[in-house]
Amino acid sequence: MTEERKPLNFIEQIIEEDLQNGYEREELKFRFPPEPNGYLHIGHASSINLNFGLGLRYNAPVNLRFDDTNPIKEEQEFVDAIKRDVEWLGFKWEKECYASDYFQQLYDWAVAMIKNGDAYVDSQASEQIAQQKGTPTQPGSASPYRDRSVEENLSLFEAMKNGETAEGAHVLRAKIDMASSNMLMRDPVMYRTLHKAHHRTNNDWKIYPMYDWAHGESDFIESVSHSFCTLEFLPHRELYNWFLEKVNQPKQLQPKQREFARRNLSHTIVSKRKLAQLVEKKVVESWDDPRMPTISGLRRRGYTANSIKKFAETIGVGKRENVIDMSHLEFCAREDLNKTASRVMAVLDPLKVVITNYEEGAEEWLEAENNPEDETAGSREVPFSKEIYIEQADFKEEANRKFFRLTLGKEVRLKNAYIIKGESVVKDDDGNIVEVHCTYDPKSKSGSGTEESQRKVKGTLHWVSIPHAVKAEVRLYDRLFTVESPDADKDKKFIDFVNPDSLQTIVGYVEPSLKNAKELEHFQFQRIGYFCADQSTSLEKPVFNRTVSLRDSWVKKSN
RNA sequence: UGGCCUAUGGUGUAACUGGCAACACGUCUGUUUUUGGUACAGAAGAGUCUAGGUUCGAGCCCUAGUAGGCCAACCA
Repeated sequence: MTEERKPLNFIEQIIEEDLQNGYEREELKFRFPPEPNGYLHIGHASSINLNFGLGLRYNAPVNLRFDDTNPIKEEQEFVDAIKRDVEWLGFKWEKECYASDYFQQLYDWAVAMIKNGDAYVDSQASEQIAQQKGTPTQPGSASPYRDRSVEENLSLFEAMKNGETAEGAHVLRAKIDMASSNMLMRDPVMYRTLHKAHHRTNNDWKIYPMYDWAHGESDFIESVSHSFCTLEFLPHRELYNWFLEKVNQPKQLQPKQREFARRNLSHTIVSKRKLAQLVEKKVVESWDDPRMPTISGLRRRGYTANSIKKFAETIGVGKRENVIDMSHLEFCAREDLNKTASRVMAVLDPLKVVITNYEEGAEEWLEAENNPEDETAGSREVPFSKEIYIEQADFKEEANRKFFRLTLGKEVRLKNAYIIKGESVVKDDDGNIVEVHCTYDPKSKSGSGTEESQRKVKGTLHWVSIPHAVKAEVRLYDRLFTVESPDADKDKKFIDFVNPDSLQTIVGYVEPSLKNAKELEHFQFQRIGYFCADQSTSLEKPVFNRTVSLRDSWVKKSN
């Protein structure tokens, strides 16, 4: 038995090393810590997949922790949406945690730090404090309040806590090193005063901990062993450890922060702040607009949880700048949908075809396979009649032999039906083709087994019977931005690169079975692409969103 | 003028304690096909940012450059 060694990513290597250097397997614990200030996006999917994937791999618990230390930006709506998205992706968290649950503990620790001379209340304006921080190349200078007595610090901090001081009047700062080459170590702010209701603690607190003070300590409280975050937090690591050393008196397992590169997707943006702008400025309808790279947008667009997880898995984790091409995400969608989506027929740009030798008023129901990739998917019946729609693009009056579709004098197969031959066209006064007249070979019915039905014709077209056709709203989505990296331009803003044609809404004709499509049900409109019933779909008015088109080597060649 | 991080085909990742660069996407060819889809077979495409060094041997180690990124919010 050869053990196939799947290469480990650098995060897994860190864990393997720790395991060899004394960590117990049972001590492993991870967390996914979003701030509830927006919706989760494809970048978070990577982080979710990393943390929960590690949990699965090592059979270790993973907490879902809301990093809710800033009441100004956070809302319950986002908490709910985040939970929904993580669940939909198919992950189970061990505990649902909130940094706000630790406010009292954090406060007590802060008091202890003041007593130990590790923290002090600074009563300067924020501009003043900023100025004293110095610059990356010049050391900072001490605040005049840096050496306040413990008693004074204690009483001021308590006054802050009780809401007796104005917002901005005082902050609590850690006393570290104003000359550190790491700006974050120059006496970072631990608490600010905010007279603002919090979505969970309401008005209980008037002071709120800063990220650096809350995050590592939350990890510690939950006994998280490995705390993974994005690269921009790398300089925070030193502070993370400094705080933990102050708190971790009886030597317990100390959480370890490590950083990985955030994932960027081409032709879109992955920044909650900017995504929020798209919603606010009505560039898109909502956070779950199918053009958004949010988890909820992708879901509504028709991406499956599996395809998103597969995407996250195949791109892996790294530490360098990256822009992943959208085609990779699209591949993951097609790969999954190919195996699972029912094949149906829909005509999006109709051209009327009359089968002249087919009996007037007759109809027949033909058997159609639901999914050639899945034998258990069964079949259904689709109605056929004398008048049908095919795609405009599937007919040309005259064409070269590379054109495998309908043309005068040539035969094509109607999918699941008969072989037809183009005979003549009917044009309007302007010379536009309004009808194509064809004849069919009655013995060529699909699946009939006759010699005629076995004939090889080069092209196969999808179609819809006109008297049975159901009108449907079809939303064709394209990339949201016209350039690969909308937020990389020095002069222009990302919003200037919005693709004006990112949404095209049309009326299409679909086979009658689609009337009953359920919200989020996936289909392959044969020869066109994958579509998903929108949440607004109904019996009277079916609505479909295009997830992604089918791969099309013909388009490429003809261009 | 500082500190830290990163550098491998077009893109994203691999290459275990150094042993003649692999996988996926994308691109291009064919075969099969009642989807110009899928599946299958195959091809092109990097010699690993540069320059030195250590070594029998370097993408991996060392040194110095270069390029990009991060750091001066009472945001996370």
